Formats: sequence, C-alpha cells, structure tokens
Amino acid sequence: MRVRDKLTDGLPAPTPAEAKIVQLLLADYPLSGLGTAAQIAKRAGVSDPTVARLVAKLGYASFADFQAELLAELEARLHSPLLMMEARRVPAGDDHVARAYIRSATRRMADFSDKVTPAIFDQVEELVMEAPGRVYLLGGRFSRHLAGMLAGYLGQFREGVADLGLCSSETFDRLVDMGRRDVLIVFDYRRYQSDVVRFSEQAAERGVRLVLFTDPWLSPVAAGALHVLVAPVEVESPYDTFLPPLAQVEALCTLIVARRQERIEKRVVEFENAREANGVTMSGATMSGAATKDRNS
Amino acid sequence: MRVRDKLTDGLPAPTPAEAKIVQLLLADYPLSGLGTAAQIAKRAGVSDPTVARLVAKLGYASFADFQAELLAELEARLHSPLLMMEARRVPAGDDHVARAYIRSATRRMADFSDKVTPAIFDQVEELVMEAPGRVYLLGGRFSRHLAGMLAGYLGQFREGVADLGLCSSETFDRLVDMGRRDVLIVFDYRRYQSDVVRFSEQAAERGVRLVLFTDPWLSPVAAGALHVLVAPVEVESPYDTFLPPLAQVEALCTLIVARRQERIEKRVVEFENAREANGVTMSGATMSGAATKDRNS
DNA sequence: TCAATTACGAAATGATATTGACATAACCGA
DNA sequence: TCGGTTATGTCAATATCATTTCGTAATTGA
Repeated sequence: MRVRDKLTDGLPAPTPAEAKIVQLLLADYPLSGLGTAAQIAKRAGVSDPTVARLVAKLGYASFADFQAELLAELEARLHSPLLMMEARRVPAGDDHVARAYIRSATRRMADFSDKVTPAIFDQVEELVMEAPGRVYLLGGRFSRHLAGMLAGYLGQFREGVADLGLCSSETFDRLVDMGRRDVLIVFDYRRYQSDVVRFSEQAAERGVRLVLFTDPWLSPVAAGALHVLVAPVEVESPYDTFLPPLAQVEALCTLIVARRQERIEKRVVEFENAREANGVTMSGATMSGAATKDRNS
Repeated sequence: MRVRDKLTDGLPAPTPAEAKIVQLLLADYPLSGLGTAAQIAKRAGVSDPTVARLVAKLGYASFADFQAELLAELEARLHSPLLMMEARRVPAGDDHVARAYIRSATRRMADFSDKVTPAIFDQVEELVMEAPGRVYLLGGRFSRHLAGMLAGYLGQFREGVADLGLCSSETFDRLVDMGRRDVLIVFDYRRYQSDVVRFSEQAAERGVRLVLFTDPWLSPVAAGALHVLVAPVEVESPYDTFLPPLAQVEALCTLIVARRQERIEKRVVEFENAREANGVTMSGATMSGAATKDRNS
C-alpha cells in the first residue's frame, strides 16, 4: 500500500492533531515528509511525539521506516518520468526491440552527460600523459575491448603503452616489470572478475598508480585506485551497456588531443606516413579520416 | 547555481575521497543526498567529516544548508514537471572538452536513434543465428574491438563463433575453411583498411555471406555484402566516434536474446556454471550481472 | 455535571548526527 | 631519500532527533 493511501484511508477517525499532520503531509506530497519529524511537527503545529504516534498508528515501525517508504516512492516517481520523458514522443510499447534498445541507451547517455565530472578527466589526462613509465591497460571479459580501444588511441599519443589483453596466468608475469613510475588503467564492470581484481591489487601494492573505469556499484579495485571513472550501464536489456564507458574513453582521448596537440601531431603524422608507405589504408577516394580528418562536412 | 553543477564543476581537482562522494551523490541524483551525512559517508566509504568538509568546500555553510538546497531543487522539479526539461541546459560554450564531447556524442546518438531501420536487424539476426556453418568476425585497427565484443556476445548465443582478431597474413589462411555455409561479419570504418577489404572480397568470392558494419560513406566491402549496417560516426572531435556502431552491436545482441530466449538461456546457464565453478567472477557481494542480472536496483 | 477515556504536549532520555580539533598517513617537490 | 604539505580518519564535544514517560486537557457517555 502506498504511503499516500495510508494517509488518506489508513485512519478511520483521525484526531484533530492527526488531521493537521496528515493534511500537511498531503499538501505537497511527498516532499513535506522528507525533513525530520520535528520539522513536520513544528510546521503542523503539533508536538513531536504526536508525529511519532501517527506513523506508529499507520503501521510503521518507526519514523525512519515511514520515511524510507516515502523515499522509495519518490525514487520510483523520479526515475520513471525522467527516463520516459523522451520516449514519450513515440508510442512506446510495441516498438521494435532493436530501436527500443537504442532509444533506451540514448536516454542513458543523455542522463549520463549531465553527470560528467570534468575534473577527473583532467586528472587522468595529466596522469596518463605525464607518467614517466609505461601505461598498461587491463579489462574483463567484455571490457577488455574497451581497454584495447583505449590502448590503440593512447599508443598514438605516447610511447610505452601496453595492452595486457586477456588476463591469463602469464599476464601476472608482467607484474615484475611494473612499478611506481607506471600507470595501470583497469576496466572492470559487474560482474567483477577475480583475476582482474587480483592483478590490480598486486599492481597497486607495487606502487603502480591505478585508474579504474567501472559502474556505479564500484569494482573492488576502486579501493586501491587513484582515480575512478564511473559510468551508468543499466538499460532496458538483459545485458548492461558499454556506451557510457566508451563515451568516457573517447572523451578522454579527445581531451588528450586537445591538450597535447603539438606533441601528438608529430607522432600521428609519423604513424600516418608509415601506414601510407605500407598501403595499410585504402588510398583512393577515401576521405581524410581519423586524426587528420577535416572538420567541415 | 544548481547543486548538481556545483558537484560536477565546483571542484577543480577533487581528491580521491571527494570524488567518491561526488560520484555517489550524482549516481542517483538527488535522492542519494537526502539521507543523513553519515549514511552518505558510509555508502561512499569515507568518514563522516569528509562529507562535511566536501559540502563546506562547495560553498555551503553546513550540511543542513546543502540538503536544504537539494530539497528546494527537488521541490521545483516535482512541482513543475516541465522544469525537468530545463535540466538539459545549453552548455555555455566554454564547456569542458570532455563534457562537450559526451554531449556531442549524445546528440549524435539521439539523431541516430530516430533513423534506425529495424528490418535490417531482423535479417542479420536471422542470418547469424541460423547460419549452418561458422560465424567469423573481422575488424580494422580500432573497429576490431567492436568485432571482438560482438564475438564475445555471439559466443554465448551459438557455437562456431570465431573472432579473427588482427588482420594479418596468417588470417588469410583461414579463408580455405570458409564457404557458403559461413557468415563473415566485418567492421570497417574510415579509413578503410586494405587488408580487411581484400579479405572480405575473397571471402565473398568463396560464397561466404557478408554482414558489414560501416559508416555513411560505406566501406568498399559494401559491394559484396549481403547486409550493411550504417551508423554515423562524426562528432566534435578529431576522431570519429564508435558509439553508434557499438549501439548497433548491443541492439543486435538484445534482439537475439529476445528472439531466441529458450535456446540461449540453456547455453548461458552452462557458461555461468562453468565460470562459477572456476571462481572467475567475484563471488561475494557482487550483484548478479549481465544475462542474469536482476532489474530492481 | 461527573467520571472514564482518550488526546496531546512538556520534559526526559537514549541514540544519532554534525562538526571541530587533533593525529596520522599519503603525497609532492626538492 | 627527505621535509613540507595536504588529505583523511579517529576522537570528542555539542547539538539535534526520535521516542518514552507522565501529567494535563479535552471529549464522551451517562
């Protein structure tokens, strides 16, 4: 039963003081119930114990219990309209699964874009580009592909970038080469993989500075990480989405390029020349892509 | 200034503990900030005074002051649902590079989500899941990670999935095993890689059915492909984005799961058991993630 | 009008929260 | 490697809160 219903129908014969409180709580439901019991009492013009007695009468074990239910309702009310907001344009429901998924993921991205903390990107950018040692990349079963992608970009930006790939027994051998001067970038999303966590912990013990990409539930790696980049992953799908994490990766790369333009340009040009010379990319009618693409299209 | 803005931009260089709190508060904003400071501290894994110090740093006289503003915002939001739209404020222009990028990518995604053609997903789903032979995955320098990710998912859905990884000279040896019964899924975005194109063409000649993920300028592979999935890649960045392509990949997987539930569930459960038995994932307080995750958080 | 019952507030209490002071640990520059 | 600095947890003091107890006022039924 909803809290609101209990307020309206839960009391067969409310006393005058009770009526005052109920009226106040319903006035701008559910916000008025969010403060302390004392505040409610004062605003309703009754004494503190009367409020306590009321919630007890309504069947709650305590005022805290009552407030917890109120919060749960508020959460439901706050979450669903937010996520439905943009979906309403389309008579959702019998939409195609694929399009529904992309819409859902897009909404998640929009939600995420308002919660980005730029400062952490600055810090990670600084750490990764200034690290005197090497930069190692590690990921879980799926997230390792994010690691690989970031490794690909970083390799264009600086030397000494190493993608550890799949975490195997041999991977642990790499630990002996890792130390204070190095940085380890870990991707770990639920369900957190024990080998990734163990490797990260051992690296942290060796003084390696850790950067962690994870979900809001925080991988255990977070404990030893210097910087933690959190991204939402939930969508209307049995699987979690990697779109927000990928957005973080790409945003970080964009930031690095913006900050270290001169240093990177030289390096990228050399790469391009090497690739060109070996005919790696199609020469013909291709547009200038990647790092050198023109911006006017 | 809104509380949320202070959280995202109020700290030029948040300390690790501060970052933890900020992320928690943003995670399900603004509800997570409604409890007591002690609750927040416990959930963020920091001490009570650290929370108090943070709100002080953000310019609030006290924690109560901070919470009062939070409540005021919540009230405004609840009273006029239209205000929720206003939350999508227009960036001032001198926005941080990282956030500007994510906003840009989000807009690209929103644009893309209106242009999805569901039919092609159905066709690809059918082709991939019904193919009597094997399913091969191939990608370019960066896009091969998308291929790897899709390979990871597909491997859970059916047998005979092979990620070809980096296109090397040895990769071409695999051609001899490929034939009419097989499917090759190619990821090729500008700049199109000649080895990927050549491999795909030769596969097509052998009767392998091709599925191509590419950008609007169409990789040369498109000529011999049975199905082509196009996704926009341009953003406000020197690099192209892989967000829309990744969204396609994830949407395809979601579709497959939705269509082949029974068949897949058995397979996934077996995988899970094997992983469980070998302690691959953290056993403790981890939520049930991925395919078996619960949806009530 | 009276007595019994219920409602209610004042004060007290035990618990909890906030915040300041202090100490330790981590970090940074030399 | 070593001071100086900052960050952060521990402890303690104070304030506040929820809740119990008790006494009084209001209400009800005869």
